[in-house]
Amino acid sequence: MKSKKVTFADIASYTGFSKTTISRYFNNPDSLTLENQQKIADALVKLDYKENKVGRILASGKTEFVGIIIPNLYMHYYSEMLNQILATYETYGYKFLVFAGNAKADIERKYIEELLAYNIEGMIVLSPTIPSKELASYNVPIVGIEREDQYISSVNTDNYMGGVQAASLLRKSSCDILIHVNGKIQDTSPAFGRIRGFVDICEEYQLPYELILTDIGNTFDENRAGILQLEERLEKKYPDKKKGIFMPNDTHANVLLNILFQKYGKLPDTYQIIGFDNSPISREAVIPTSTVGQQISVIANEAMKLLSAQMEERKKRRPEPLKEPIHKVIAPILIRRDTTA
Amino acid sequence: MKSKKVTFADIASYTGFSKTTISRYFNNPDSLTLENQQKIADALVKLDYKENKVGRILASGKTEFVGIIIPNLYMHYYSEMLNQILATYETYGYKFLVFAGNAKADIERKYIEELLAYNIEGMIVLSPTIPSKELASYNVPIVGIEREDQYISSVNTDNYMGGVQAASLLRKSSCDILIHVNGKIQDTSPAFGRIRGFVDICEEYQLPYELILTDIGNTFDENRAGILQLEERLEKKYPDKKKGIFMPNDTHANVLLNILFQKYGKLPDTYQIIGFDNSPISREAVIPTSTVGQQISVIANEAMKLLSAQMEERKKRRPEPLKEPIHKVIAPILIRRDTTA
DNA sequence: TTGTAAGCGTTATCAA
DNA sequence: TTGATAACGCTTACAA
Repeated sequence: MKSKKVTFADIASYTGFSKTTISRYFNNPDSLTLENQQKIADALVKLDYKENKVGRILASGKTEFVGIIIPNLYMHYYSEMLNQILATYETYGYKFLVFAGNAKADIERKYIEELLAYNIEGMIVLSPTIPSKELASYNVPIVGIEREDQYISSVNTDNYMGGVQAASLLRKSSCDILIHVNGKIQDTSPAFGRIRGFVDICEEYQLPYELILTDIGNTFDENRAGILQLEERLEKKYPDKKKGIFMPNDTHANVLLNILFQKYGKLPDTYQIIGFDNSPISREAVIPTSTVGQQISVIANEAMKLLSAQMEERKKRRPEPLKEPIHKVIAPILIRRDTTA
Repeated sequence: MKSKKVTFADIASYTGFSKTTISRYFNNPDSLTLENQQKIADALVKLDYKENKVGRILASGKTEFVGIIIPNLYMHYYSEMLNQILATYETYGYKFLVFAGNAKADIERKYIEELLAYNIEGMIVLSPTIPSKELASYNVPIVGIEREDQYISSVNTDNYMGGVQAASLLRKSSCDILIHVNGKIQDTSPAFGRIRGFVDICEEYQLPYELILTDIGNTFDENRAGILQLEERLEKKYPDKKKGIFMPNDTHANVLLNILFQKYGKLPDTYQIIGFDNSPISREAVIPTSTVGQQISVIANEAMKLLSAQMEERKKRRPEPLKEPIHKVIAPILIRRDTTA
C-alpha cells in the first residue's frame, strides 16, 4: 500500500537517461528529441510518477507560495476578496497559504514568521493591524488591500470617489440634510477618503450635512442598539426634513432600513439610504438598497498583478526592486436601487 | 539588502558545533548542556537566523500542510467553515493550502494533484464534486464535510434531527399544512436526511404535508422568481390554511419573507417560516427568522481532530490506518425567532 | 542533445 | 552529549 515514491532517479534508471535529462523533460522539453520525450512520457505513466515540488523548491528556491493575512471571513467583503484572490490561481499559478488573523498584532507577526519560514514569494495583506513600515521591513514583495499603505504597494477602492458618488446621489434625491455615519477612521486609512469625498460635495453644493463618526459596536446587537439610538436622534433633530443617510456599509444600512420598516411598515419618504460594498445583503434586503459597490474582482486581480510583477522581477538575475511603492486605485460603482430616488 | 540567508552551517561554524548539534538544539534541546544551548541561542540572535522549513520538509517528509477544497466562499456557510478551520491553526499547527474549486471535477482533480505535489499530510474536502471512492484512492488522510462520504471519514450536521426539529416547531406553531422546499438532493448526500426527518414527523403526527423538491435557480434573480411563483401556488392551493414552510436555507427563507412582506406589509398570520444554517441573514432579516443552526465551529474542530488523528497515526513507525471511515454527526441547534409562534 | 557532479537546508543514522 | 556522513528530490552549472 505505502509503496515508495517514484523519483527522477527511478525514471532515469528505468529509461537509461540521467536525472538531468528527466528534469529537462519537465522544464525544457524541447531540448530533448521527440523520440526521447516519448520514452520518458511512457516511463512516467508506467511507473506512475507523481511530481514532488518540495525538492524543486529546495533546489530552485521558488515556492510559488503567496501568503495571505486576512482579518476574518465572516465579513462578506473579506470572504469575497479571498474568493477572488484564490481564483487568480488559474492565471498566475501561485498557491495561497491563508491565515485569518484576529487583528492581534502579535499573532499576525507569528503568522508572518511562519509564512516566511516556508519561503513564500510574496504576501497580500488585508489586515490593518501591522504598520506598513514594519511590513516593508520583511523585505518580501507585499501588496496591501484597503489598509494603511505608506511603505508598501497597494490596491484600494477610490474611496473619495465613493463618498462623492454617495453624496451626489443623495443630493439628486433632493434630500434636505445629508448624513454620513462612519467609525472613527484613521486619516491614514483609505476609507477616510469617503468622508472627504462626502464633505467636499456637500460643501461644493452648500448642502446641510452632518458627520456622525463613532464606533457603533462590535456585535450585531450592539450595532442594532446603536443604530436605533441614531435613528431616534435624527428623527428628533430633523423631524420633517428629508434625510439622506450614507451608511458605512451595507450591513449597517440594512439594520437601519429594518428599523425604519418595523417602525413605519415601509421606508418613509423622509428617508433615503445608501450603503457601501454592494454585498449580498444590499439586494436581499426588504427593499433592495442603493450602495456604492467595490469592484472586488478587479481589486483582487490588480493586487495579484502587482504582486506577481514584483515576484517575477525578483527571479531575474539582476532584479531591480521598486523604488517607490505603487498604489493602484479602483473606481467604485454606484448602484442605484430602491432606497434612493 | 539581499544578504544570504543564515543556515545551520553558518551557525555551526560560528559556534564551533556541528550542524547536527544545531539541529538538535531545535528538535531536542535537552540533549545539549544548558551552557551550549545558551551559546547557540546567542549565535541565533547574533546572526539573525530565520528558520527555513523547506529543508526540514525535504529531510523529514513532514510538511504540516493540509489542503482544503471548498466550493466557493460567497456562501456564508462555506466562508464561515473555512474561517473556523483556519482558526484551528492555533490548536494543531497545521497550515492550510486553500483552493476554491468551481464545482468542476476536472479542475478540482488538478487542484488535488497540485496539493499532493506539495506533500500535504491531509485534506479537508467540502466540495461535493468528486466521489468519495475516488478521494479515498489518493491514499491521504481525508475528512469530508457535509458531502457524500461512503469511503472517507466525515463530519456532518445531523440533518435528520434538523428536519425533525423544523417539522416539530411548525407543528407546535399549529400549522395546518407543513411544506418543505428543497433542491433535488441525492439520497447519498447528508442533506437528504432533512427530508426524511421532516417527513417522519409529519407522518408520526399525521400532519398534512407537501414536499417541493426542485432546483430553484442559480442566481439571486432566478431564486426570487422561483420563490415568487412558489408563494403564489401555495396561496392558491392553501388560501386560508396556516402554512408552515421549511426552506432549504436562510437565504431562501429571507427571499420568501421579503416577498410576503412586500405583498402584505407584514408576515401574515397564515405563514410560518423556518430556515436552515443560522447564517447572518436569518437575524438581519426584516423579521428575525427562525432557523435550524449548524454548529460550524464544532464541525470544523471535529474535522481537524479526526484529520489530525489520522495524520499523526501516519507518522508512527508502525501506523495502523483506519479500517473503516469514521463518521461524526453534530447535532443542529433550533433557533426560535419571530417567524414561528 | 545529453551527462556529471555539486548543491539547496534540513534530519536521520551511526559512531564516538 | 556531540559529530561525521548520508540522505531527501530536484535544479543548475559545466562538460561532453
